[in-house]
Amino acid sequence: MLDIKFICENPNLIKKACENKRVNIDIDKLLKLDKERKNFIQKVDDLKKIKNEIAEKIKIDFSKKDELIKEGKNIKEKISKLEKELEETEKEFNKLMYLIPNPPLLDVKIGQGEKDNEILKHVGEIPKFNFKPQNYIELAEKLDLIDTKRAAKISGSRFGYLKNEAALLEFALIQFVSQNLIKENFIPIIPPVMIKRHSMEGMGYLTRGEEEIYYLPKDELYLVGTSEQSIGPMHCDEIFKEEELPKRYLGFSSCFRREAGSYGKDTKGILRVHQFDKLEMFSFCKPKDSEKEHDFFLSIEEKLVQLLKIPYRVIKMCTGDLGDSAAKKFDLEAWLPGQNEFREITSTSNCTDFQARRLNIRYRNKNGKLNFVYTLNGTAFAIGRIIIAILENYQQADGSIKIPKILQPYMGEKKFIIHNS
RNA sequence: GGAGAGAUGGCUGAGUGGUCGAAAGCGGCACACUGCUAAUGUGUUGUUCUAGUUUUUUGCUAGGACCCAGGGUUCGAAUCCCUGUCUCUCCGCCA
Repeated sequence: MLDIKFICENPNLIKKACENKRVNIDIDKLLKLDKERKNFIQKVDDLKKIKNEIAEKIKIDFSKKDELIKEGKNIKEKISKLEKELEETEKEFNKLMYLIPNPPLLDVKIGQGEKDNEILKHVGEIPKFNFKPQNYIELAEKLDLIDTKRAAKISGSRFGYLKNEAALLEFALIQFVSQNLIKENFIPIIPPVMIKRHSMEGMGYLTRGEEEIYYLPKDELYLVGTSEQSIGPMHCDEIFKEEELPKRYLGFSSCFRREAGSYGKDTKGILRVHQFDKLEMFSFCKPKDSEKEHDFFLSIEEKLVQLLKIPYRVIKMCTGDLGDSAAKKFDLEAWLPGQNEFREITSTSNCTDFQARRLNIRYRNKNGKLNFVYTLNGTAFAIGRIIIAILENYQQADGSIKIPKILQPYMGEKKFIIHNS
């Protein structure tokens, strides 16, 4: 959500921002509704003043009691009538307010979508194989690491069992990431994966794309698509002290996505599944630190992938490819030799005060003034996808897979994943 | 699942129809005092909306709202009634 005062003062800027994000919304209608809304508030407040005065008079002067009660009843009726109109206007106003996306930061390239995203850099040598590299699905099948066939029997399409070393790799990755991030003041956290509507809304996920989210109607709970949705609302209606910021969390959770809009895309394997585990970074910080914090998140994502020695590139998303909440976003794409292409493995967004406004998360600065915090999120590891990248990049000529050196301490005796006959 | 108790400012906690935006204490802030640390004294201390005002901000003035949330009763609600949410205690069930 944005500040209505800011919208009133800069309507053209907002119109442009919506256009750049490819969101169609009638800002003039919003401004008109705002005027109406304020007008009603003024009228209601004036009547309430009279109401209060009458109540005061009755207390003091008993002689005119009957007359005053009559007057009070009259005012009460007028108020309730006006309040109804105010409520209607406000409802419509709020609906529009929630539809306005977070304007992109100024350094974000204006563009339509994927094709306009900027590739910022390539890091790591693309490995040369003296044999034809296999894709992870073939590898995983031969080594008995991923079972999507049985998963289909149990749960349907887009599910998978991680088995054997794949399961151990997940445990190793969790250890590896948490050991690294605790050093950077991240508070490790395992959040609830079922959340209430208010939380989902506050994080900006229900405005569009409700189709993508699992919902349990009997309990009125949503399944998180990322632990961000569960971590952000933790501090809803709270006030941070300035010195508490940045407040960083490292969340680990299963994530659930309906993948409603991706029929036919990546249908095999576990690249795109309804359920996967993810380590997620989240930060509440001061507005002026947010760019720094965002770069910091990106640097962590890079460092983790670098430590695994997986080649990747950094993508800066254009305006058209940003979600509602993000003002700026970077993706990391890992090189997958078996598929001969880069695929997204992490994503980090600066959501400025967009989520904080909806959730009412503020901090008190040294002068005692209250401000909204900025929120940032970033994938540390989407575990399934990292496993895919490891399998493909670390495959050997004999069909075995070497365990990345940095993970070996967390894998027991295992140095290789070897065919399981 | 059954029975009961509760939700008040940054915190503890008083308040059962008008004198309450709310006692008291703690904490915070300011000032004073005292070699230092510390102690003491005095004062001050919530949020938010609307309008006006200031060149803008800080602010100021007037008014509205806020004592878990939403409804209701009443001229008037923190206080009474209803619904919901959450927390706690006891019993039952259970990973």
